[in-house]
Amino acid sequence: MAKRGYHHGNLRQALIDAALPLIEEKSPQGFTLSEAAKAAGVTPAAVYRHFQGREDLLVEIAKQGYAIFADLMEYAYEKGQPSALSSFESTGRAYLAFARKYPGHYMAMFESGLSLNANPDLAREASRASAVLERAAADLLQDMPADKRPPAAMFSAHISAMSHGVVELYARGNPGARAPFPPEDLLETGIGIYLRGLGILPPDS
Amino acid sequence: MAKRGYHHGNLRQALIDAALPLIEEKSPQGFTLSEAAKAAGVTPAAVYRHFQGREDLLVEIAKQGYAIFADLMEYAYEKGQPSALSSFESTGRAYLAFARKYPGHYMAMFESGLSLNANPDLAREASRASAVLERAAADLLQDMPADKRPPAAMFSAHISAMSHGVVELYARGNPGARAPFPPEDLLETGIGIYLRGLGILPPDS
DNA sequence: TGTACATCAGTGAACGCGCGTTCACTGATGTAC
DNA sequence: TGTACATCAGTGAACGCGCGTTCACTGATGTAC
Repeated sequence: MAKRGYHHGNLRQALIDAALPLIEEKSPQGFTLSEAAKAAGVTPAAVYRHFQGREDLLVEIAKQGYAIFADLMEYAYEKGQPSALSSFESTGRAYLAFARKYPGHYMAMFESGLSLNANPDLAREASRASAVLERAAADLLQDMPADKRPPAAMFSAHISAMSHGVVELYARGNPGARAPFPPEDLLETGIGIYLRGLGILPPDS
Repeated sequence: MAKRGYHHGNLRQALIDAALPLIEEKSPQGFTLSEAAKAAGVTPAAVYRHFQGREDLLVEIAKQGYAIFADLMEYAYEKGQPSALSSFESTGRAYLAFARKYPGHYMAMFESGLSLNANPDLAREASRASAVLERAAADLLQDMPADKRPPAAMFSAHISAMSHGVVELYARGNPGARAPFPPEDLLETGIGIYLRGLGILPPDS
């Protein structure tokens, strides 16, 4: 499982590392097994010693992405403790930081069209990540009067949607570089306004 | 420009109509000129009488998508008048309704990686659409004290991000059908909370 | 330490495939007289 | 109304290409004695 000093050393991970910039550049649908193999300095056929095929490689990348993502979110959550608010804000920042630092993983996770229920490992890591956000949301809601509390799942879905939307529309050089504001600011102000709407932050500007 | 009773009638539009479900099914990067031609009952070479090539067809679809989108948004805006709030909410609903009704167009517009500044026509239609949202946002902000007003561009970027995020994460059968709430409800409640945060809606639940 | 052997990661050639695009053509449609 | 001609939308064959995948192989690495 760990590195064994074979011919290449650790081709499995080298292939993943080689695929990531290709995914980033050409999208998860556009990247190519052959190119990834070539970039790793290896024949396309060698890939089949480590993966069942193209899709399996993509699944593994998404899986690693979710794992990193979940770890970052958990770390951010804990770093923000014991304040529910600072934990929450910390996870929000971690979301965008992950998207920025691991764009290839992010694309494999959210833009590849991979089915989560088709792969249990993938589903497990994905729900680990979303569980952190949901926990951070639930913590925050604790301070609210019970009758005005939205469901934690809805709360965290709102935050996920806003975060993902900011990433897709404003954090990519992609569409037309029409970013009126830095994405970090956009997300922070957006979530700030949203939290004021819930009464979690004071109404002052 | 209009239909002329040639061999096919109106192959240009027929090709677009044939490409849309393919884009929907296989993504803008995954759809194929040849398949679209075949679906339209025509040889791949025939496509070149109407488009410069695969990418040109995709651009045309995105262009039509932005045009429909802008029209819908404008209509929704006007339908909501003279109330700034109802105009705004109307455009919000129109966003999601468009994504639902024209998924192929939506994907060509927002998931194709087409560069807006590479195609002026595309950029024009796209900014027509975002101008409506920005106007609806600016109208709403009029009622706020000037010193607490966020920039209209930021406001509308928040709304775009939340809307797009809801579409991508919760309005597609795509990832794992993990939709805790109907997307319409998710978007409406999310925007509602956001508007309360701005003080545009009363703080009551 | 040295030799014989087993393992198995990566090779290189080959496959069938569908792609986007080109080209000379053909034959239905529209037009002029 | 009928005929001759021009137009040009769509055909069909062909191209070169890179793809994902398979297979028998080979030769470096690790192991047993």
